[in-house]
Amino acid sequence: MEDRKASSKTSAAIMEAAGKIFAEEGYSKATVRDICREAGANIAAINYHFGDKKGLYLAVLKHYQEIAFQTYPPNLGIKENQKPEEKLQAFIRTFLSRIMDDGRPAWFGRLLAREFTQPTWAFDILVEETIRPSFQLLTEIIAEIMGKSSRERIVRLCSMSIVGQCLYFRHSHPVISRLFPGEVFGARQIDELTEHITLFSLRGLLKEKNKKNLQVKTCKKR
Amino acid sequence: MEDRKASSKTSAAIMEAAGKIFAEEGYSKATVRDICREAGANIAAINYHFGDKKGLYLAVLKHYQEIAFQTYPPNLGIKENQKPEEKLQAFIRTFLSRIMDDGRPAWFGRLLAREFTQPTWAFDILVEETIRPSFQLLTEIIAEIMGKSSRERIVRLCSMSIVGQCLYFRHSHPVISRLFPGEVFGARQIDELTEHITLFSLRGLLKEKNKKNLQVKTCKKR
Amino acid sequence: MEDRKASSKTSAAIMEAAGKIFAEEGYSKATVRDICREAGANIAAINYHFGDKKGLYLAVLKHYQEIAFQTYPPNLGIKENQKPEEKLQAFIRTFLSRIMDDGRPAWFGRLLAREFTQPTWAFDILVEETIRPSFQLLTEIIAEIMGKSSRERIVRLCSMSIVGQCLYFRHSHPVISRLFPGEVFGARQIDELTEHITLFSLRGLLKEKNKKNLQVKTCKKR
Amino acid sequence: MEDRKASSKTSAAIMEAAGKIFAEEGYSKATVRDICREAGANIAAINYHFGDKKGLYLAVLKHYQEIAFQTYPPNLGIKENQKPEEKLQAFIRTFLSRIMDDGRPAWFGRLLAREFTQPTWAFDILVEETIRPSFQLLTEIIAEIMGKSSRERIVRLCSMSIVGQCLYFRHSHPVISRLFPGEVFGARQIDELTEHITLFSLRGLLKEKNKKNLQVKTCKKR
DNA sequence: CATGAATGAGCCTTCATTCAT
DNA sequence: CATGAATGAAGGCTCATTCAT
Repeated sequence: MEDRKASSKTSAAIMEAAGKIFAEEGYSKATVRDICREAGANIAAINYHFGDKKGLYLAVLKHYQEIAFQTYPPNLGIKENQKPEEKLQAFIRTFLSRIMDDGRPAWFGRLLAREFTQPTWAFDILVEETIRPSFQLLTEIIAEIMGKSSRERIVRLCSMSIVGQCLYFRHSHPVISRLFPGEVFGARQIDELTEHITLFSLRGLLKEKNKKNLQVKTCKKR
Repeated sequence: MEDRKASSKTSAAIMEAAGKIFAEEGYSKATVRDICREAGANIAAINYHFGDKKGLYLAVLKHYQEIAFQTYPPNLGIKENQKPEEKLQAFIRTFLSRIMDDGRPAWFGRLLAREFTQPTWAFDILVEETIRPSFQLLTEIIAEIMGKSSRERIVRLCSMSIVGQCLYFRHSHPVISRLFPGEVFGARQIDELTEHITLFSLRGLLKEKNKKNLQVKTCKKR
Repeated sequence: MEDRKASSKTSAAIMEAAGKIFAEEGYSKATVRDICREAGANIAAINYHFGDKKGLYLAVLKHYQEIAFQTYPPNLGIKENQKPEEKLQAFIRTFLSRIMDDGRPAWFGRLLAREFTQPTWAFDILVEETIRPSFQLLTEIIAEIMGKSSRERIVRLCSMSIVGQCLYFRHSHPVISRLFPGEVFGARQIDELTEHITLFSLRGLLKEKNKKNLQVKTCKKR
Repeated sequence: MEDRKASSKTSAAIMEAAGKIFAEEGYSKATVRDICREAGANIAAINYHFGDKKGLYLAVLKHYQEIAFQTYPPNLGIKENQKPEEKLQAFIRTFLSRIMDDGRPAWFGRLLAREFTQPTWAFDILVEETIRPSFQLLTEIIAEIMGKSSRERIVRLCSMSIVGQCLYFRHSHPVISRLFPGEVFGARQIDELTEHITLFSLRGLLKEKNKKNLQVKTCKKR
């Protein structure tokens, strides 16, 4: 039941429809009925091919994960002998592309972004197979930029700052469209966003040099 | 039915339980039955006091919004004659506090954070009454830091970068606890996070001066 | 609880509202909440003054029954020394008026008409206090017209034929307005309807004389 | 979901039970729970086979409409070369049969009679597919009897008088059984009722000839 | 007398799942 | 492999009624 290969035509149609609908609605709001209707398949087919709704979600996640990583491998455009700043830029562009792309394999990006802020039971799988490698790469780049001596915790904070920016531009549409009608931060702005986040963050990383000038009093309260 | 004040004991218990459960489960997964069980109230009480589930959610949102803004007013600790850098720090601390506090009024923070990335029909109300004023204040501070000549779009990008960082530290627990067991970015780290985000971002804002040094090759439109 | 006089102002307002709403919606679709809202009264007042919804309905029925019979007594316009044909006409006019009137005391007419075709548990009361006297009068008039020798069953059939016509013009609006847009058989056509039903029925009653000419073969089948 | 044929055994059992219960209770008082219990089916079967309660009611109406019209086509026993008086008799017999039959397909009769006086949202369908054709046929017969020169309004009044009589004998049971215990006007009296209504009405239609003799003073507008 | 608050039963609908063929 | 049919649990909501003051 678990690993029954998605071989048949029906099965493929279901995967297709499920990708689309899960991405649109999220796991819990998506219904197997809608998925089957979209796929033109019988409702019992899900049970046959994937066991149950969870099994289907898992299969979808794994399937499109592969596609997404073929299209946007974490190290896309990163070469060993590049300057770390350039590596960071490449990383950000790839990350943004993966989560903002709205082409066909984009379903994974949307699901990924969703899981980041609203994890389901499937989150563990994503962590191990997708998120950890990305974070690993990112922290290496950051450490290279900040210098090997940096404390681990600082590096992690900075990683989070960068990832947080990327994710938020992914989710920003509802708030942006209301606050600033006309503004858009979407897939077509990936270049602009890449540049902005890269520059904004690179300066943030140049800690030691400017710390003095920028120091502000902290911890007055609490 | 609409504005019936939450006056009675049952009504208060329902608000309490609803705050907790909505914050835990989100609007659509939360059930009125669970809320009533938690509140020790009859299920029809929701209809009586709040009309329906939507009315309850709205009441919860507005109620805890008030509490949250009394506890953490947007301009908390900000004085007119402060340096803008200090204003930014105060803003970030307040924003973080509001969304990360895990005391009693914390439910609003969680609901707010949830609506940011998964808006419901109630989002419009939050935008007007909560989000817009905060963004307004933030952009003013940023403009002050970057200089009045800055293009509006740039200011907005930077606002998003800052808000995105804050929100992500709010959501980070699931991913952090898996990637780096032992690390925590939570309410008790607000001081640390405030300092990190403030410094990280202040440098990011000092655009003009350092742009040359940091310039990296940006890809042509792809 | 049963006979608590409807003395207070609240109680009167409830009777008023209940009359209107029961007439509009019928017993089972009307809700005590709507009635209380309309009356500007507290929902518990119904329980206090009338026991329960049934008690209220009963009180309304009895109250407006009195009013209706003061306004349209069964023998309205009927004098002992009249020709029976004129008595019949007067009866029909009164009956039509009672059930079609849409002025204030009209609620009883609507409720009566409703009970005729969709009796509730309150029907028994109406039968004894309202319907039986009317039928009694009608059968007397008919017997007078047809001759005392007429079999009881025939008289009853004719009574039903007359009452049936009246009731149906009362209920006809939905079907008439769809079949013949523009046509109306309502309260403002009472004169016309009275004349039509009277003439149509009077001829029907002249049985013996014409029976031969009109005889058609009956009972071929079944 | 809409037109799913009532093919399965459960579906048929539900139609059966629904026919019975809708006829007994009317649309709004009937509950899907009762229907399913009666049918020995799960409550979700209604959703599966008919979409919702409305869909079920519609299906029941249409299904038994077909049966009723196969059993009692409007023109049952009417031949082109008959005398119009005989046509009228045939019409009345068929109409009475359709609404008074208490065999299996009788549910439609009851539902029809109910809709006549208490229309639901389904009434429009009945008007177009069932009521209008019947009325059409009836008015043609009447016009033939009264002469082509008759004013349309008069013909309509007479149609209503005839239909009203039929319907009322259908509804009469509650009032008859109380007023005259022992008397019954039911399905077994269709022959008798047909003869009565036919003769009663035929005379009513012979307007012109006798008008003088029967003229009664009609009140001026009051 | 009157009220706001609370109650429990019941309503229609929707869902993921499983059965039998 | 595939399907139409069936299932039980659960969801949000509405109602007449009653409690306590």
